[in-house]
Amino acid sequence: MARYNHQSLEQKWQKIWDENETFKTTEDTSKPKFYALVEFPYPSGEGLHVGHPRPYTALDVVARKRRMEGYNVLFPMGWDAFGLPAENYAIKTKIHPAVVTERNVARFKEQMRSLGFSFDWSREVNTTDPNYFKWTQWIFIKLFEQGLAYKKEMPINWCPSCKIGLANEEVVDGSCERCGHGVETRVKNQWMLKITEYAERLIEDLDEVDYIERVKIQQRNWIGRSEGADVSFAIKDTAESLTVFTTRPDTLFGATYMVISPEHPILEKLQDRIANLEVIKAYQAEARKKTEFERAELNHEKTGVRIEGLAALNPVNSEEITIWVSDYVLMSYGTGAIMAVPGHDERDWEFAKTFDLPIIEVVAGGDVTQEAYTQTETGTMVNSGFLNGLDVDSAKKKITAWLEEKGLGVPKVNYKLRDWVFSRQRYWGEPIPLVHCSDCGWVAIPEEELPLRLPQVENYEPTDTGESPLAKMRDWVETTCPTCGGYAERETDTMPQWAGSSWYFLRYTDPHNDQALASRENLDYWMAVDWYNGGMEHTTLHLLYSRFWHKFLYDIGVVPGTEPYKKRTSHGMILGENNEKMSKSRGNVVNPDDVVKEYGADTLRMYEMFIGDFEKSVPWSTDGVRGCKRFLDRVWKLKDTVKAGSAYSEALEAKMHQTIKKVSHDYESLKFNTAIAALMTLFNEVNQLGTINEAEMKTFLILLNPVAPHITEELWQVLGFEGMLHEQSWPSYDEEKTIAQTIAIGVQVNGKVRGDITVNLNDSQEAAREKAMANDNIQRAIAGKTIVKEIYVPGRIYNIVVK
RNA sequence: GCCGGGGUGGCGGAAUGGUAGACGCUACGGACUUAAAAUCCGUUGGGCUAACGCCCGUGAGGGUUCGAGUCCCUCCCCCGGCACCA
Repeated sequence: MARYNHQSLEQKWQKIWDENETFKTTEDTSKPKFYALVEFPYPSGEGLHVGHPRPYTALDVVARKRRMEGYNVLFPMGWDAFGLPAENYAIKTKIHPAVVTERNVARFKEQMRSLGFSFDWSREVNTTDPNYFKWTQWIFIKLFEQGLAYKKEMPINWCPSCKIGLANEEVVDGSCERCGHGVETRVKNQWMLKITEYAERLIEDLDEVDYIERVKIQQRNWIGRSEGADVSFAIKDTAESLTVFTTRPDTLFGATYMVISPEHPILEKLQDRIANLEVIKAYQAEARKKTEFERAELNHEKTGVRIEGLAALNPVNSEEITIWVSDYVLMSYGTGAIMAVPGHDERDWEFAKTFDLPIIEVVAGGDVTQEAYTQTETGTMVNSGFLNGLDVDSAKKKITAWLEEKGLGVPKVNYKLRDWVFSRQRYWGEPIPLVHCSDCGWVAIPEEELPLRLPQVENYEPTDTGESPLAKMRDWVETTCPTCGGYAERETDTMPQWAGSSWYFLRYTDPHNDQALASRENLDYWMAVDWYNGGMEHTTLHLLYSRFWHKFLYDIGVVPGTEPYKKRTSHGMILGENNEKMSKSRGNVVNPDDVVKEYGADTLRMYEMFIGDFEKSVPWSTDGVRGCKRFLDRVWKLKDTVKAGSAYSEALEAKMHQTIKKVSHDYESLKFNTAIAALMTLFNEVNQLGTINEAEMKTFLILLNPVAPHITEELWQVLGFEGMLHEQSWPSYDEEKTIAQTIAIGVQVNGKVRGDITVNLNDSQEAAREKAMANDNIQRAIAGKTIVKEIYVPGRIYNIVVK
């Protein structure tokens, strides 16, 4: 009896799959297609850690199952290889990032191969490959041509450690998402993408896709849609007016003052009329000094200055109200000005209390002298002229119509989502394919000149002034304007890492196409992605960005549908054995290579699927790995007990059908742990019986194959079964046969289990009762009591209610 | 503060309103061995009992039900997202 030698056996099958191109995908339209996608990694210098294989194995299981179900499956892998680590390494070692990247990719690929994933490696993509980023640049040019890419001088989030600007999405709790350093505000000239123009569709189309709910919620949250009205307040004795956005136009009669942001342009415009200009300027300077970090702190004590010399007129009653400047009003949201309704807004209430401003109650129901009353469900309008007596909803409608009629306001929808800061002042990214000409302005380079490659530089060091290392490459920078032929300079900022990943799933459908990012035929056949699994951390970054790009590509007729992914799921993190996040500094990193070597790829895969709820974080356990190895060892030994038989034996028939059903369903619903548990249960039963026949063994091997593809394929061969395992059909089950004919059920007395009986499924209640009553324990429990009621749920429970 | 998701043995975790703790790990006992490892067999929520059994038990407290981990109400705690967003 040969031992289970995982090392030789796994290598053997990986070689066979490789040589036979077993998992190579073609556009075979005779079969239904299934596009399974996992997020492609950044090939870091550290190599894979055991967290990576979790989602890969999960979708590999689904992909392998789908193939056996007759689908044409696309399950690709690639490299999101632009990014800071390779560049920082280049700064230190002077080795070109491309060289480092290549090395890292080779390592990652070897590690992935050793895990036996059924990726179609012929479709591998790499975002740093000029043949790839040519199309990233092409998409950027299209965005630019459609007016969706623009350069703007504006305050952005600046990470002084990474020395790059960050998109809003990359700032977490006031710190850089990548390195954790505190983020500062810097005014910079930046390329921006108008994702805000797609805000409404990005929310609305979530209804069409099958994403886990928390992803949808987070995206909606992030986009932050709110409905209200823009209302115009005239500034007394001037031709100017201040427009505010409010979600509570119903409270207009309670607006007792206005507040504008320190950056509001009216301050500049009307500075001649402002009596306390010096004080205002000092306040502005103070506000500017506040870093993001200071703002993130919950120090919400209200500060502000009254603008002397200006007053506004409330449009509903022409009452004169004061105007204030305060940093609690943000220039970047709404109009940068608000009407303050201290009676019904907590921030305004605090501000009013701080500066002793009038508070008027306009919605009855609370006590506005104590706190702002923000309830909108109940409450009636008071002190509000023609709105008096209405509920909040009706009042909103009435006032909005009134404002519109008078030309004082319009209904408005606002979003928290900001445009996407798209410039990075770094070397290792896609060059932005634009030149600046003093006559023609910003001009896209002609399509024939794509890809625009990175020049060789000597120093990768970014500058503190925020200029890209490319700026020093004068040979590269200086060029001619494609429009007028005059002198022009190239843009020296590069694209952020999120660029290449915003469309990579399209490239997989046709990765070698040099005429288009992918052929329309292939896009029509493969898109949309049927199942995309990835990390929650990408919900408001990659996932949102790529949905935006995809919608844009749809609008310009490049892709067939509006949404790139039909289904999105997410995996939990794998923590170190000490329950902390795995990291080098914590010294708790488990290297998959070691696990593969000692226990095998099948064991690693199986353990990662068995470890716990797929969607939750879970600590690694070496003992748990051993348990899975033990199981596979036992499965291996099973081969010596297999007996002839072309149909399930009577003893196992129901169990076989139950297991097929359970495993088939569980693989589809991310419940890999319970699928494996069901296989273990079946195995234990077989072990008890001491025998298994060929029909049962075949089914067992097929069900286990997606999780442990090597050992099952080997056993299939060793047992002399026909063909190769991966060519078999997924087993089917008969619902009727999943139901065991005889079953033990509990007998309860007053809801407490007092014993159990074995019943036949089609036993009548009479028959079941006879058995229940014959049970000594039941006899004792009901002795001397009166039976009030009996409930019999066939196959479940027999409950006797006594008094 | 708002919005999600949770709270079940020593641990990871199972349970269409129907025998709570499947499956795995750990621990303990036994077999095998000169011995250990590996392997195999058994026990493993707590308490009481010589035993048959009985009582308690799914964050806390109420409720609905013949029956609640599951449904309803109140509260506590943990994790994640958003957060001076008008």
